[in-house]
Amino acid sequence: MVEFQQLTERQERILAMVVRSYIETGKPVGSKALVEEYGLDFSSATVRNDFAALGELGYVAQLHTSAGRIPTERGYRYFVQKLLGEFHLPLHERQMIRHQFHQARLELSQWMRLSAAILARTSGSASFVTAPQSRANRFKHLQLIATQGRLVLMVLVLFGGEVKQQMLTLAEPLSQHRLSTVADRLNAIFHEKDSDEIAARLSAGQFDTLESEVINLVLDSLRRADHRSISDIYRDGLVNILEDEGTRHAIRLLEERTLLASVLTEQEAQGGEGVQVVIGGDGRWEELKDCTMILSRYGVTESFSGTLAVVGPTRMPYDRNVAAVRYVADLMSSFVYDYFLQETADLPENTLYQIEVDNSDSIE
Amino acid sequence: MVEFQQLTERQERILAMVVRSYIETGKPVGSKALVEEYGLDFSSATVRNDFAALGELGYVAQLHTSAGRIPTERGYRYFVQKLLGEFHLPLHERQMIRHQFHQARLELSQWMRLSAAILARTSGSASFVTAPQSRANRFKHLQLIATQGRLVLMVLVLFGGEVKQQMLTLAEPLSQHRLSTVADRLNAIFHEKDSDEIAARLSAGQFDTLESEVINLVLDSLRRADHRSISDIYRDGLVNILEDEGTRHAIRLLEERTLLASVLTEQEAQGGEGVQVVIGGDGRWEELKDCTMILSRYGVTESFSGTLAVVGPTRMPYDRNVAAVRYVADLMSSFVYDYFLQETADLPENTLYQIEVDNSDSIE
DNA sequence: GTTAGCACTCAATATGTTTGAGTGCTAAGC
DNA sequence: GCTTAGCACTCAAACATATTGAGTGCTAAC
Repeated sequence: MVEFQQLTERQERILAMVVRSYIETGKPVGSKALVEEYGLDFSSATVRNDFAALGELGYVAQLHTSAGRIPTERGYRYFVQKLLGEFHLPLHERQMIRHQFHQARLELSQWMRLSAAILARTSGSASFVTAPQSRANRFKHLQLIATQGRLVLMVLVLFGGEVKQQMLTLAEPLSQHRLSTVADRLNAIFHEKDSDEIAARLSAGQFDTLESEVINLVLDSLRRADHRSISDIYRDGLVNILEDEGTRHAIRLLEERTLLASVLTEQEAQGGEGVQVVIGGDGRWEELKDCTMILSRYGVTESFSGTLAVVGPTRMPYDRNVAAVRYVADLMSSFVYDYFLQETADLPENTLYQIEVDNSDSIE
Repeated sequence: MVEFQQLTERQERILAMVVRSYIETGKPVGSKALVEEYGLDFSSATVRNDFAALGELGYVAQLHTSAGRIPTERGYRYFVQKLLGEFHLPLHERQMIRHQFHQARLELSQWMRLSAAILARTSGSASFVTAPQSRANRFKHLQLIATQGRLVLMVLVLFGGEVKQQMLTLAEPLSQHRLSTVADRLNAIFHEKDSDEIAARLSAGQFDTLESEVINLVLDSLRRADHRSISDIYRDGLVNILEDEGTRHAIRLLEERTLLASVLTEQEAQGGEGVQVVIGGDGRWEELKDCTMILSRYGVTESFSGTLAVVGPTRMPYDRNVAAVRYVADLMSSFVYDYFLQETADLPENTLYQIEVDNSDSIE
């Protein structure tokens, strides 16, 4: 977290006004206009002096010498970190959001899609939601379903509720009965095991060709799941950021999963708790140059969590959008916890579950 | 299909040259420039006369009286319908595409994602692929998996290889054993049944509360699947159409599934076989005003098929893009057929399987 | 039917002018 | 010593006015 030089109280007020006014109108704000608009008890000349000071410190800038001031990225950061009050979405909006969630089927993908839609709509920006992923995935249940001839559909259910499916081709056709027997045997052996344990037993124990093949597929899936590549992403509100030249190229980030993955990984590595605001890509990501990304992890930290975010122009309503991200993340966290994760409390390894639910906000 | 007035051979040549040149350069083409560029054996004045004729018939237009000609939508349509030769992607590109498909895991979602990526890359436009859907879905296999407490994960496999999953909350906790028994019983009763038959048996036969609840969920899923709402869409290459003002608003179409669904339904209703080219939205869809959508169904007609398409500016390389869409659609059709559908040949109702595979193209 | 010739058109570009919001600076005021 | 009124100065944006040149339509000759 960057340290900022101390500003006088008046300078802070002025900075906040510049930010708010610029966010609202999109036009550079001049000293005189500012005094008039907010009915200030000091003159425009005073404002000009403070402008000069703020400009010196890099919080505001002007497009050309005779233009009004606009906030710099640094200015936005100061604003977000120090001047942003506690803000909550209006009650009726929160109720509507909850309502929509309760309407939805009990399906993670539905919730994710819904979250993305809600974030996009309430923020007027783009949004994305990545599927929650476990750090250490565990085998729960395997099912082999005979399809035509030598083709078999394997359905693998992990602890955490994730379901993986994959086809495999056998050397020779087998009956559903035989397949079920194989599946049952493996289910008994590998229940609650993670990929390492399964790999160990595979090399130790004796399995026939079919069994080994299936186990290898299972291992594949588990490892892929462990590997934290982003498989499912739900996006929404791309239209919202189309018109703005500066924001448009952020779509590249949203579209290329590898790019998004690297950004999220890095951000996660250095980022703290709760809702985070990345302004102008923090100089690290070209794609986010004129954009702000407000993101939050959701789910259960360290064991089963995903990311959810709003992406829009630097010039966005921060209070509202931060509140929206926090609210939706909290809701998702509690849903994920309630419906997918309580079971894992049985596992010995994971003792601490840190649920990031801000009760003050999520109860009404 | 619209009837076009007959053009002289030279007029057709000129129209084709205007279209090709404009597609390449993006600039209105003048009579003199055309003669020089293509080394024509008639003069610019002759071209001007034909320009006038073509303009009269609405195939070309000019932005202002003293500007060169650009093709109208009508001009593009004539070009696509009559002047577009047989074109195939270069061998190495086809090989690369095949290679990528064979690299991918045997998973429908993988293939769809890959198709979208390939279409986007080879066309330089946006693309989308909708999941293939059955007209009449049939129950294949049901699995109930105990989760924490009263929560149960239901996994439903349909003929055609689709897998639906859904959570349900029981009135009281049940053991995995009990759940498996229930699942097995339902599997025996409902194997190969469609939603109507299941509904009939539900109202006729006697089922306990749990069974009824599960059956209702199954019915829900089946009906939703029957209902042809687009559930899964894979998009790619949105970045490609960002820069162009005219094309940009097509993103709205790609993003709003309901919108896309209505367009596809209508197009399907009136559209013919094979690859279809919709230019400028055919005056029916505002969102496609300055865009061209090249689309094709893939899969097995009338029983399990989806749509795949390229969306880009009207000014796009038609030959290449049509070839790309056809090639990918053919590949997908054969994959879907091989891996998901041969089993359904057992079903008595569906006798005719029309596979839209153009062998001349897909064998190398 | 085709072509050379020519006057005409008009977007694009460059150049000049005006306007006004906004600035920095200075000197006076609290 | 901070605040303020006053004033000359700046510069993008808006508007007006030439200049240019690719391209046209038309006509008369081939």
